[in-house]
Amino acid sequence: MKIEEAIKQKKFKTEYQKLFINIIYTAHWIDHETIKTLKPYGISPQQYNVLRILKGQYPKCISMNQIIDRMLDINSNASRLVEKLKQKQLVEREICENDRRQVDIKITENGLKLVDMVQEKIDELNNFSKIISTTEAEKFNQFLDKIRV
Amino acid sequence: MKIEEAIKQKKFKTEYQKLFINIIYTAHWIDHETIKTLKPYGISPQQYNVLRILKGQYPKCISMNQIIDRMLDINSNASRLVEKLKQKQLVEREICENDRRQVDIKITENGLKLVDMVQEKIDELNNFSKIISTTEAEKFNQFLDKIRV
DNA sequence: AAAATATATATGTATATACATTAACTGTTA
DNA sequence: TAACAGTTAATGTATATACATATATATTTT
Repeated sequence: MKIEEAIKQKKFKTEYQKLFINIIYTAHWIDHETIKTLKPYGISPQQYNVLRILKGQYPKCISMNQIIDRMLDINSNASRLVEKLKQKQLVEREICENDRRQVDIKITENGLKLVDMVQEKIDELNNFSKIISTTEAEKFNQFLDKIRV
Repeated sequence: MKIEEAIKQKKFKTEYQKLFINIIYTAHWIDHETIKTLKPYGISPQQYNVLRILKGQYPKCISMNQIIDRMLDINSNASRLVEKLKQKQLVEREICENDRRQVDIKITENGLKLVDMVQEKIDELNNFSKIISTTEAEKFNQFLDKIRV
């Protein structure tokens, strides 16, 4: 559906303004789709994001700071997210002996299983191969990288 | 900055997955920039979005339902947002006499002034003319429109 | 080594969001 | 016209987020 219909706005100042708004609108749309996909598994998109990061490091641990560095949402409260995941026994957390300020966080077997189950469904959302070519996707990636000054 | 550096992830399964993640990450980035821009004016991005919608209708009123239809975030609680804006005297709200279930909402003079002041600064965020051509922006818009099934 | 500074994480708090439910009103149908 | 269904908006509640502050530990400076 065209963005004009989606938000019932016929005109935009420029094609650039339209693109700006389209990016925001589409990201919200993606977020809602992701929420729906994850709901049966009892986790939020942010929690999924943390699990994916932890899976990427498995079987190594990773510190809270490193998680924050890798997260899609710059401002999210990693500490509380990890606490939620721990309550669900999807991650383990222990104080780092070399630097007692730090905590070492690691995904559990349960966590790994959950990510594996979910990942497939999430990846369906990004199967753009029928819509654009790899070359175009590359261009779009370059563009997005450039607008974040 | 490249998305690989931004979230410290070297590899992606496909260029499409990278694009998917890039869209989410960039939208969050935009959101944070917008929050910073709006902060001095005491409103949130969602509240700004409502004000812009109302400005587009000015001097006509618009119902709560119509606001929801036009919002960028599908699930936002327009009713409470409008209440916040009313408290700041940026909008007026009154029950529609033709259909007493409905409310007519209208931006105030103060609201209009605020949007005018802010709009300029927000629009700086979407000045992509140095990064891509209008034709390319059109292509991206078409792509985004297509991924929202 | 004590004091000051820096770093890693956690917590407090106000506000926002997701989602279900409720309340008020309108329109339709039996 | 009474009962029912449909629509519009508001509210309740649990959870999430933004942002400031606190706590614990490590490092640097004097």
